[in-house]
Amino acid sequence: MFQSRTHNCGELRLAHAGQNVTIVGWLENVREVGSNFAFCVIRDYYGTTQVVIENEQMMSIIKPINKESTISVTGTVRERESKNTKIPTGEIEVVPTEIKVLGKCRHNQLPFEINKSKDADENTRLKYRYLDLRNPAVKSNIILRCQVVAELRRLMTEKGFLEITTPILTASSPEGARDYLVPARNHPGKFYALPQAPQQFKQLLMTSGFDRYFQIAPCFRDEDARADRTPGEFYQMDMEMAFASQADVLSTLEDVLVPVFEKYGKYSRISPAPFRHIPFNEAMERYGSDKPDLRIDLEVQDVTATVQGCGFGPFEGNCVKAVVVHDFTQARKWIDKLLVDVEVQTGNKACWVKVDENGNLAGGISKFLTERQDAFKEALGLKPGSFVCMAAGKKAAAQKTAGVIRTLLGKRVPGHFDEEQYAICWIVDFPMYELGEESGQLEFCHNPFSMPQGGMQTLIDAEGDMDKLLAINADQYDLVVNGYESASGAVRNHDPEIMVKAFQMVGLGEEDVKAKFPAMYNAFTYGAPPHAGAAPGVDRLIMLLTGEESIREVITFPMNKNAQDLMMDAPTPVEQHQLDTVHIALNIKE
RNA sequence: GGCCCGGUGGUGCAGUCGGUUAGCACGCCAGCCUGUCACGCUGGAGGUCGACGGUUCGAGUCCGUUCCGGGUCGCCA
Repeated sequence: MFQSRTHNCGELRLAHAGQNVTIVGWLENVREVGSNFAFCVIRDYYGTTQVVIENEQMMSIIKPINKESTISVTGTVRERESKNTKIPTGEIEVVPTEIKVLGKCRHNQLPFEINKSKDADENTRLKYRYLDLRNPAVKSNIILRCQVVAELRRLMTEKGFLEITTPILTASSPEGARDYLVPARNHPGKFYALPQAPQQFKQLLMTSGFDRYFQIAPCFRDEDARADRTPGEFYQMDMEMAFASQADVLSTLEDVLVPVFEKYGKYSRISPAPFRHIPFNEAMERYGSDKPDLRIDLEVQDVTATVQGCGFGPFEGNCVKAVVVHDFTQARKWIDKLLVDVEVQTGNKACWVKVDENGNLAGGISKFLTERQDAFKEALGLKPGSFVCMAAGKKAAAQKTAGVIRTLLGKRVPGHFDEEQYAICWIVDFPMYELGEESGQLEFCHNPFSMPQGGMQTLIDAEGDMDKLLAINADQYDLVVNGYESASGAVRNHDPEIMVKAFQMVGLGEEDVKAKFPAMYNAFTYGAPPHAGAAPGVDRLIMLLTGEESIREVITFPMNKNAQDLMMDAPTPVEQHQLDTVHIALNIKE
């Protein structure tokens, strides 16, 4: 029969000396230091404890046990002869009278060493995630995640928010990402979809008068992965407030997130609330990104006017953005690496020029600029030793490329990156509409649920005037932390007439609104409160708090880049009868 | 789907200009060691160098194709 532990592996201290105890855990290591003398390390969730073997009988028991087996050790706590100050239990050891194997590890060669699992091949880690998670350094991220989620719930509840769960099986939504579809057995040819976000449900809750809602909500999107984006599913702390303005939402999130960063963050320096507001257009112009890393002190400058007609092909007729670093000493090879990395990350080429010790432009594309070098140097405030990296293209592309240049230069040239802090800002005033890259037509910039600033009148004034339409902003906002988009939200459009008008601008009509968002459109005709909300991404928040660069490090059972669960072997084929039940015939193209 | 990087014993990595027995660390096995704690010492096992094809007297190394993984663009709040 299993005898319960009397203590865990993290709690025994000198004060316990002389007590008879039972501890249980994984056999982490055995150090033999004599013929019948050895030290074993037992590890459980709480810590590690040393067990000392000092006779032939115990040695014969411990010797055949593979590492990572679970064992139970009963014995006496004793003060160590030589103490280890590095671990909390380092002053004592357990002298066993009985050692039992609870769960034998049948493998004497593990796929990786538990304590070094973070270095192992990621495929192997994911396949053996249950072993990977035995590593305290891996486990700690998951523990922190649990604590942060509990804290978020506590703080939101304290502020009067109700946690309400919303359906996982719901209707496919025509906007945004690809849906995960679930065939409906009782409705041949019809499908449920997993929610991309509880967006419409939370807005319906507002019209029902729940006033303040939140949810640690799973969201499903069938899109490709990135280092900071898991494929398939992720979690948001979705929230919404009725009769609330943008300012109400921002201050609520500041109240909730600052304490979380303070308590659980890796860095102690945090931007004080209220966080700086940066309008979208200004962010694009100065940082070349709508999620600028404000720990970097460089900014993007515009040199379009100065370089027009210089003869360098890519500049002609294009917008040209520059990032300047003074006192630049890096070698040509370093610059080449920079240009390659910029191209990999943006798909666009960058070019460069330096100012030599005599104050003349040199290197890179300098020969195109020598004639006008004084104006060029004046415009950018250059001096001997300055380095200029430039990107050209249509405005948005040039800005975006310059933004990547800014980030790479900032992080690689010493003295421009103040890393150990949380630099937080709100990006506000996102445009309501944009021109579609392919279609050339007006499209919603983000989601169509946002209220245009100025409401109906703005839409009426701008109707038919493309420039005016493109200049309309929405009360839409992103929370940006160290260059990561960490939350996104908006003041919603709660007026069905303004909704219809907003849709008319992109060539859709009342019928389209009703067809795409029937529940919301109808609900809003019965008296809807003005409302606003946001959704911080839980996974990214944990990434920021732990300092991890891969989102897979903060997810308990992550999928790989190709949306496969290597441990469970998902997705898998299913039996023909299962397909028949849901009326699915496969049509797989080569 | 495009581009970039990678794939070498169980794990992590090195491998020069194409050259003879593919190195190192950790792990594993055996032996030694009574105060280790990243224990130490001695010895040992373990590799079709992702796969296929080509160039060559000779390929881990060069070329082509392909598979797998990561990053990135497209995509995505």
